Amino acid sequence: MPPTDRTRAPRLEEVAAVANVSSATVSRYFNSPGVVAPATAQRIEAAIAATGYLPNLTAGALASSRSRLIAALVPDIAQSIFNDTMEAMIDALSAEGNSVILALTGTTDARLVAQINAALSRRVDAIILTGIVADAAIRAQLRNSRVTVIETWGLPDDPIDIAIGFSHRAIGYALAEFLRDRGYRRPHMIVPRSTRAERRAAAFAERWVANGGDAPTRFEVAVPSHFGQGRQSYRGLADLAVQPDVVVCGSDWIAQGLIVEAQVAGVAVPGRLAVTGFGNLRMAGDMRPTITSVDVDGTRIAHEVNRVLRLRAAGTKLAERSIDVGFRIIARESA
Amino acid sequence: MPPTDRTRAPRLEEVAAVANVSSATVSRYFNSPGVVAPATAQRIEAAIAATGYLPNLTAGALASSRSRLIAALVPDIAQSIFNDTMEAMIDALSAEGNSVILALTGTTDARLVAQINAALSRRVDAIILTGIVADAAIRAQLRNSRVTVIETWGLPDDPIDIAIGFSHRAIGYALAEFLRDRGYRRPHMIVPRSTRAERRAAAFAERWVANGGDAPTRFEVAVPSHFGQGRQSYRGLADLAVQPDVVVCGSDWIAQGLIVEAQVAGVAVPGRLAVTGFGNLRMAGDMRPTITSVDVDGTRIAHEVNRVLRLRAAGTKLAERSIDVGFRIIARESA
DNA sequence: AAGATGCTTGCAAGCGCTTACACCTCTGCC
DNA sequence: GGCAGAGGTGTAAGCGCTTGCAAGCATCTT
Repeated sequence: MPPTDRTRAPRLEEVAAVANVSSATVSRYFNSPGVVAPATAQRIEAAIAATGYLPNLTAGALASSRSRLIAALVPDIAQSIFNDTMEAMIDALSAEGNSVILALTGTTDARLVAQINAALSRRVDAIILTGIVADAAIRAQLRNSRVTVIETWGLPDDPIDIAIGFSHRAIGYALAEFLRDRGYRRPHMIVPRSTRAERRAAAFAERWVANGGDAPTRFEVAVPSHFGQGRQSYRGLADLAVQPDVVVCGSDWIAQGLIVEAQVAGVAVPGRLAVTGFGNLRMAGDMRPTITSVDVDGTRIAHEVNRVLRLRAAGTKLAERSIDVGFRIIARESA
Repeated sequence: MPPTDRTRAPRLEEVAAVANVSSATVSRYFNSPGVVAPATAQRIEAAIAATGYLPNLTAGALASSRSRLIAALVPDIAQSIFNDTMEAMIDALSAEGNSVILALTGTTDARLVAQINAALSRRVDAIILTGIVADAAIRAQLRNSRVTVIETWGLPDDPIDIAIGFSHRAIGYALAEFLRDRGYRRPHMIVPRSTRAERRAAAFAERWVANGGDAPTRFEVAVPSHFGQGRQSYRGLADLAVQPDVVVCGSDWIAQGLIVEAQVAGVAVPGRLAVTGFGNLRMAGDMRPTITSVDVDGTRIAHEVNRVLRLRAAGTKLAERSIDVGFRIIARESA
């Protein structure tokens, strides 16, 4: 048995020496467990325990050019509608032995590019984009980089590589139908200035008008959207020429803020004013009144991401470039 | 000029060939910019641009045994009070060329251990723990691992390595004084079942009683805490023998839920019932009424983390093991 | 009985960088 | 003019792992 040198971490070779095999075999034990003979595996296990060995994934990544590192790029996490999905994704990915590098892109393309380059420098196995990347140059760079790129939440017409998500347009249409069916006639929209929210809003308006309604009025708000915008938006309603009977909010936070302000003003929700949100945050089901919202299945997205990554790792060609996980309108008390 | 081989990423050596220097010099250009001659640097820059070179940080990490990878372990992100701090931390760290691996530990020690091992296998430069790790065995493992460990938010009596945060006990004391000074007499606490929240609650009760008050009543709620718990807790108040005049909530979400439910029940906040929160989320300042809360400066924590890491990287011994960034009670309308 | 086959394992050549050390060229100085 | 010292650069030996190739051996097959 080699002297237990406490100054540096044990290496594969030391484990191998203890188990009386070559380091290649120990490496196989980790990476292709089926290959080593059961008796050998047992000796290796004992040796690992004896040495307290922890694989050096950096060295492994260099040798195999597979880093098991996934970069997840997201605008922010302090107040992000993506957090549920992100959490599910991190859980799912780390369960398979990957680590997730979380990178914040903010709302500027410059930061996005910086984070993409950082991810590329790490030789990540995949870059996961959440939201929509509009800039053509960035899309081109990503496409040329040959790294797996998964766009989530949106479903672009021409994905960079693979897209897993839902159609914001379809949501806009569905909401328009839903509210018309419920008898509302004068919708007003609160639209965060993000490509995604704008797409939903445009689709909503389009369908609303197509169904014979008047073009909905709208306020725009900054991203990330938050509670305060809802309160403020409610107050803005007073200036509208025609008072809405339902407010379609770009996020559940906006909806919540709007409801609180309406209630303080003595306006019953949904009695005198109905409200819908987006994202189906946990709070939406707990609010008083509970908030009608659009649910996106983050766990499903996470599973699909995992599946795609597994197939890619195995070298399988993927059939689809777009995977639609759908959405559901959750009808609750507020509309 | 070497043929632009489109099938693999350019290596340092190719840049070196184009710039007509050795690869060691290009490496120095990246890692110790001051060392290479200005004229050489210019040639290298041109070569980098010409080849479209992106450093391979994995190889660099192996060679230098410095990964520039930081693991941030956090219970969750979907509904986490740590998110503001995490965001500031990720921003600050990536500005210095680090990447942050976000690992979710949930509420069980088993997951924590798994994530610690994963981080250790990546040979991260540091592990950042958010919250308090209570288990002695885990603390010992971490201490033996020789990796930089930064505990944030809490200030343990005996940090594993370095702690950056504030004293939950001090917050409990301060809140007790604050509410007594404001004239409240019958506080009730909503306490999330986390070591941190319990520490604040215990300190609050201790000081309250020391000041001559009756021992405060309390409800416990699961973590992560959320809006719904606030609503539910408000309803629970009815069963109390003596009705509180102020509810001290373990998070701003709980406070918000409680306020909404009180208002729906026609109870004026703070008129008939005062409320305090914790965390000073953006929403706390936007809520109606605005919520009195405890602010923790996440940006300050992030800066300190960065400073510590920089010093460690430079090999400097740190003077302090605990860095107290303090806290502030933000007095607003709700209490 | 000889060759074919399949299962395990070892050998050794990398993976793309970093860095200690040595070397060379200039300056500045006595 | 010779020498010390500083500034730049190159050489080459790793960093700790993976994996193609080949060899050894036991089991089949004909």
